[in-house]
Amino acid sequence: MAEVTNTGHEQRQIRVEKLKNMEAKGINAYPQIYRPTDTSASLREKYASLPNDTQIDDVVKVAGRVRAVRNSGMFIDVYDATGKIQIYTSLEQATESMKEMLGFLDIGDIIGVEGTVRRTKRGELSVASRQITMLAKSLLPLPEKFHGLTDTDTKYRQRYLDMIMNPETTETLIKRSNIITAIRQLLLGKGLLEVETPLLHVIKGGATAKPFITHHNALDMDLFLRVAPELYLKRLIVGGLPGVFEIGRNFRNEGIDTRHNPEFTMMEVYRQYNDYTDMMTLFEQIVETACMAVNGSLEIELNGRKINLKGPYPRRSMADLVKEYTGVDFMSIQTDEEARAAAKELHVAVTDDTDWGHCLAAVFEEKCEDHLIQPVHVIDHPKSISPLTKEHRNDPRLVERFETFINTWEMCNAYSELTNPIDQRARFEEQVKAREAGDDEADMMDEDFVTALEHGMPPTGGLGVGIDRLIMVLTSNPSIRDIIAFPTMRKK
RNA sequence: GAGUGCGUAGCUCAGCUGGUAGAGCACCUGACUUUUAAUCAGGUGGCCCUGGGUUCGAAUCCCAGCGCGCUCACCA
Repeated sequence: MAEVTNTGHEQRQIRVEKLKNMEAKGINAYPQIYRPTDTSASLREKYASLPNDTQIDDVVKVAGRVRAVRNSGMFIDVYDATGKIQIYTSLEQATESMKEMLGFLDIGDIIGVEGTVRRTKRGELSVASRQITMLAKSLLPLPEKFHGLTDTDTKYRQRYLDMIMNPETTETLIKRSNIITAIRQLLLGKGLLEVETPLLHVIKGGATAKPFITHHNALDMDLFLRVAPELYLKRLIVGGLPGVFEIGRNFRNEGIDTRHNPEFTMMEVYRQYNDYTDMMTLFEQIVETACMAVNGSLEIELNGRKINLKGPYPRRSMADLVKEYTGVDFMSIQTDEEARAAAKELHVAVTDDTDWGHCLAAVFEEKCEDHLIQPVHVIDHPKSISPLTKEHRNDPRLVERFETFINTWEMCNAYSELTNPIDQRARFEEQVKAREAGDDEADMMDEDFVTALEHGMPPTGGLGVGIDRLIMVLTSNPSIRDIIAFPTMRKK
């Protein structure tokens, strides 16, 4: 190597040269297979009682990524998914091919090592190498070992680097998977059927949200990426399935912040002959099960605050909470005009056509949500903000709905599902009016769904859980981008 | 979408009221069978995010743009 230069690009060049040299010597730097016999964890377990400065004859094969090289290759730190394995190489005993391989090694390479088990003088369990095999030559330098990778942009765009450098990132992603698995098993154990419904919707429905629009060429038809699976899952209930759930992606064309990603994971459950109170119990079980699966306890700490996830959670009506935090009793307010006046009195912005229900909801959002740290079911929402929910059995202004709040975040949304087709059509018509008045989040008329209801849907309880939010709570991550492996990023 | 902070070596960061850039790690050369962020000596490495402007002179000041963070708005 004549000239030695050292930009990132040139560090790569040096490694490419090594790769060429390896190939010239007939070494495949990207072999088809290598089968380790042990992991870092299995060795630590098996040889826990091996004394210092002792070597035994057991031959093992381990594999992982080179993270540090000390003493010209005498000590190499290799990491696999279970942790560190130190590789010890005695130059006196090393074969020529091993010495040659040491010369090719760089931090970041993935290698396999065959050797005997040894604990060094300093007490580090090691593999005394007999043979080192290149499993994947790394051509690019890793971030600095001590400070790691902190640049958020790089962490999100090159998540694999974040995972290599920051174990807690990997841990969070594993917890995410375990949470979803735990929830799935809980629901399957209750006899619910996991189903899949369309992501491409002809009509936007199931939630008040702005959709992404795409186009099908052969049909020459615009389609919406779903904002919610609700209307299809209910059709399956009409069809006679007693209970279904779906865990999958929803897409909403809205802002991005620490709690919102344009695509996010929603779980929805529908169960016949259930009402919203059954869904409250179900949600408590989901939270408890998921929390135990990853934390082993129901006490968690978030933003320095202790939160107890043990159910049952208190049930507080929206109007009741508004009364508690503002002193205003919306249930005693009869007209829209009075409701608007009450909202304005509380400095909550409303327009001249905001109705009683929207006023109540707006006041709740502004004045109450921030207080809801410990889990609480906020129940009995106003009818006008709930187009898919059955009227409350005791009050026609309300519906049988709840949203559970934890850490001020809305974690779920659940109803006694509206099954009356005449009522449903009227609610859709209200939505259409709102839509024509400029509310592009309002629902569209879904005739096909109304037709399904006209055939008869049994009383049904439904529950939608924001899985990402739940994972944020259960892993104590304040940003949704830290619990989604590949969050949506601007084009660079 | 608005406000605000940030953008300097592969990574983590310094860089004063303007005077053409520095450290640690990584990398290269050498020493050392000794280690745990190994150590020691020597070295390489920069479109200072991009484009304009002010100035004799800009990483630094001004304007615009791009990207990221945070807060707010919309929302789960």
